[in-house]
Amino acid sequence: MVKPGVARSLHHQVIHELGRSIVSGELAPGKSLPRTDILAECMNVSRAALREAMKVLSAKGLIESRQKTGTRVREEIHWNQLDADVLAWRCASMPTEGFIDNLVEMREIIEPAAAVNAARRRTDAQLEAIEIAYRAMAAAGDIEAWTVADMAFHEAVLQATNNELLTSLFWVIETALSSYFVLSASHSANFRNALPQHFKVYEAIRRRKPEVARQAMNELVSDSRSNIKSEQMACGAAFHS
Amino acid sequence: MVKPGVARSLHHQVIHELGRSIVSGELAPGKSLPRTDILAECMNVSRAALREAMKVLSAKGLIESRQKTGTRVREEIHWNQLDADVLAWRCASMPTEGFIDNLVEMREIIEPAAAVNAARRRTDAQLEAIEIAYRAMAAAGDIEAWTVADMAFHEAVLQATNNELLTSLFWVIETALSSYFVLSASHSANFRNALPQHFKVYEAIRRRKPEVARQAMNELVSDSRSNIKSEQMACGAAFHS
DNA sequence: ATCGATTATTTTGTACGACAAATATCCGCA
DNA sequence: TGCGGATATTTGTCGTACAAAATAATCGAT
Repeated sequence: MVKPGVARSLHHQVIHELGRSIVSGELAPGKSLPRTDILAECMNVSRAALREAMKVLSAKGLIESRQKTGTRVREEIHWNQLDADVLAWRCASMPTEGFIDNLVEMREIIEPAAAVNAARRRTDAQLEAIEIAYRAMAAAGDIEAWTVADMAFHEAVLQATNNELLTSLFWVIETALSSYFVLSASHSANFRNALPQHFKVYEAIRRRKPEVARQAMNELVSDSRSNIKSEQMACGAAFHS
Repeated sequence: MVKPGVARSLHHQVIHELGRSIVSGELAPGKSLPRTDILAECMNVSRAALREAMKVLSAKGLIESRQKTGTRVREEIHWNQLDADVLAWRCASMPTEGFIDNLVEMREIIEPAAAVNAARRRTDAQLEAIEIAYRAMAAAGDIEAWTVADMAFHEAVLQATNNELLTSLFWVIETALSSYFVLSASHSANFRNALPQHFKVYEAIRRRKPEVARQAMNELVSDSRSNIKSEQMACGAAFHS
């Protein structure tokens, strides 16, 4: 997961091609892939390049190779659901709306928890990073600048938790979500509505009040959820027109 | 991440060897690896096998290869922290106690959130699975049986959230944690103390009371944390004796 | 005729060697 | 001194050949 969209090296292309096919359900679990030499010829790559791609997919839990038996697609249970590529392939393949809900749900779990820990353990430097991001939000004139600053704010809060795992999870989820909502034009008029709520979060973290921070962040992501919901409905309406 | 410990195929061995070296800090970020042919000879494998391993490590975000420049270890920020292998390597390499705290913290975030969603969305079949696990805990005579049933209980709760991402995250964290605490002999006398608390969780999920479930699960993992803390201290004491 | 061990076959795993592509470095030139 | 192209170095890709493993078939013995 380096360059989204089009891959540059050959085996990257193969990884994406096969990965997308599997995650989208085109290649159903349990199904056997052709022999490596056949498949390689079929995709116009060498067996070596194909194998390199298959090792990666294997590491992501998507396929399993055994001698004589061949290579087969593994059950969804074994997939590395939190892998950035797997998530991206899911997002790219018209997922069920339930999956998007799951993503949103993850954010709603992560962010308040992050606010708690940031309020507990933030350093002064980390607080300053949050404050800078907040000021950038307050100063933002258009929605572009505001989106960037908003992202920086949430990133700074996550950083302040001093928990790499939580930060990593946040990025994975956020990247997946951002592939849906380009968070641009829509409600460009009232984008500043969330500013006071952000201040509450900042203030709670500054004053080292974990529970206050949790509550503030909770309201923030809840508002965000309802925004997404309405946006989703609008999008769906446009889609079916 | 299929077989923990010793790998069977050659490139699996290479993956583990290099992965462990990197995550443990033996190979510092920014450092360049030898040329592929040199490194291959050095490890007594073919260049093809080495490359397959490197592609996997590259997919995990541990290394980055570019033509002419060579291959170098990437900054910790880019690592897939939630990858099962990366976590396992971390756990295996005498991690800082802060990292274990991070793992525990993740569990404390995940489980109460899972209880909430289980209480909201569980099906009758999922509730039954939780009940069966609870009864197995109640009937457990020794700590072995209790540990198995306990795991089944928590797994059932996670399943009841109907959120694959959350379930996947739970497994990753739990697997990493279990590599530390073999949860065996210690406090074998009072292992049943947590039973009533588990019942509260079950009951809240049965009655579809999200907030009650959260609170109950919260207390459960808090107790677990203090147990781990004491165990850790005992372990550390034994270690320095 | 059935069971068991042995052999055959198929598929991935590993190895080696050669060339293509990219790119940092160096050198010559204006 | 600055610039552009030649050059060298390193990964990327390819083809072939053989090894290892695991299933399927075969043969023999009871």
